[in-house]
Amino acid sequence: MVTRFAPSPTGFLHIGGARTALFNWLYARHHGGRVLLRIEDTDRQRSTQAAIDAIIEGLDWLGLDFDAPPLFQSDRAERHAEIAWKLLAAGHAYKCFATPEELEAMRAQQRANKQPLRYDGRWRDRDPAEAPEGAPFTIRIKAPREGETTIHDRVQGPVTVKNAEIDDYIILRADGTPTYMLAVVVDDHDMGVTHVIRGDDHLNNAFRQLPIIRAMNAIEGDWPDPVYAHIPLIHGNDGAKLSKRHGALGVEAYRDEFGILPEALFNYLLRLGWGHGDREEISREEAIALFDLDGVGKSPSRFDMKKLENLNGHYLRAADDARLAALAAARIGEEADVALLTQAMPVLKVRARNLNEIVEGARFLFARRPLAMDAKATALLDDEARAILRRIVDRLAGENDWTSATLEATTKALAEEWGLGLGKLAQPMRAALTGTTTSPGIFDVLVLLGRDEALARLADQAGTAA
RNA sequence: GGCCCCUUCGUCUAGCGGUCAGGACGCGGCCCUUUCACGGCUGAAACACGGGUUCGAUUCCCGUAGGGGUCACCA
Repeated sequence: MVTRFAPSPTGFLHIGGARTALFNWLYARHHGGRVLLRIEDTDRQRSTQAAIDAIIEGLDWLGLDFDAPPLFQSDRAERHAEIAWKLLAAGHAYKCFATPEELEAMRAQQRANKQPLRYDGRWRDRDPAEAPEGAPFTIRIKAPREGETTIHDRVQGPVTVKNAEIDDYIILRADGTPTYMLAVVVDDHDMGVTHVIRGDDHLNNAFRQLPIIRAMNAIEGDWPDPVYAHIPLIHGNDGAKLSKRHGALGVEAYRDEFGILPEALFNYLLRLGWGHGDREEISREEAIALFDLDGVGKSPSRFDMKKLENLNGHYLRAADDARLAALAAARIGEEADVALLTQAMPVLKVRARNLNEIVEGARFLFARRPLAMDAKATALLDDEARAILRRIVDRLAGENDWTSATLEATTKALAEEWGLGLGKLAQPMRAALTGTTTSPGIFDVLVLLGRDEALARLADQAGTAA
């Protein structure tokens, strides 16, 4: 079996496209088939190389690989046209000499009469000889008019449409170029695509594409109906189709702006529209083992950033420290110390939901003395707190075994000796060491900063020289 | 407007005739605790509505309402 992902490169790889790609990829991987990538760049006005790059990069980032180099639809115009002429020759298509203006007038009339908007077949049975000599024409598919067509969609179930609803649409333009409807069908056939998994905004298109497939099958044979699976769209928070206007973002925005890990987005997208019992955290391998079209729901879903971030937090905690350190360092810039970040990562990542929060949490590591105190830290450091800091510095200065366990033992002993709660010592220390009132465990902070730097920072706020 | 699709907590979902309608995110409380998180426990929170079918409907059928998609010489 063969599936395909066929984006049109008019923008980045948005979240909906990414999920369609994911489902196609998973389905093929699960069933031991192949997934192919086709760039539908026949709209040369809107297609850009930048978009093509962004899409390929986004897919790659998500770890979705394809079993052949991408196919560019624009390279295949000749082949598409060849099929159009073949359909024409066999009587499954016909020339239409109606001008765009004429067609627009027809639609206006239909609108005025509250009739369905569709080509009325005015050239379907007319003799081409009636057309003016050398007049431009398009080629239209001759779609069946009687009866009805039923698609047994793997997600939507059986869907039936009366053939009278499907008009004779254009397959080859007056300039000889193929339309999307033709190109898709021909490419899917030539690529050996057996399963068409795409957004359900294409459900209606399936009924339009089938006439071409069936006509070609009648002519040549070996043009079987594909298996269709139209997956519900992802909606924005307002419930409408996700589009650029609705703040649909490219996957790179999730990576760069929001600091999301690819495995988290992979997992989140998988669970959006697909479920498997109670399972929430699902690895790539498990996803391949578990995924099938049966688990795909029929109703549209909404994108929930909160849940994505929660999942991302899980993956952050499970991620390799050196890897996260490198990602964080790239965001911090010059002053970042990857080795130190790696060392700090275990305590940094448990309290972050995205890379931005890791960077935020790591800030104290690279701050320069004397540290700026934020409002809460300033409020905390009253005379009493500073007095306590002075006594702590005195005692810690004599500490030679600068390890978390020892520092904790020493500090707790001090607290007990002075009859104070540990918080009375820890909070002022935290403020002095980080400039804030929230941070990793204070003994971890002490060790991460190192003896000299830690003591100096404490002394800065104690108001004494170290 | 025509056609097509959809409808379980706010959100993602489990359910496939008989369940205290389950889980996750988010929200509240408690515990853990030097702060913030993590983690654990716990609470509030849903079958859109109306008819059928059936001993029995969240589940099957038909309507209604609401939402979405689609109707180009775009893809």
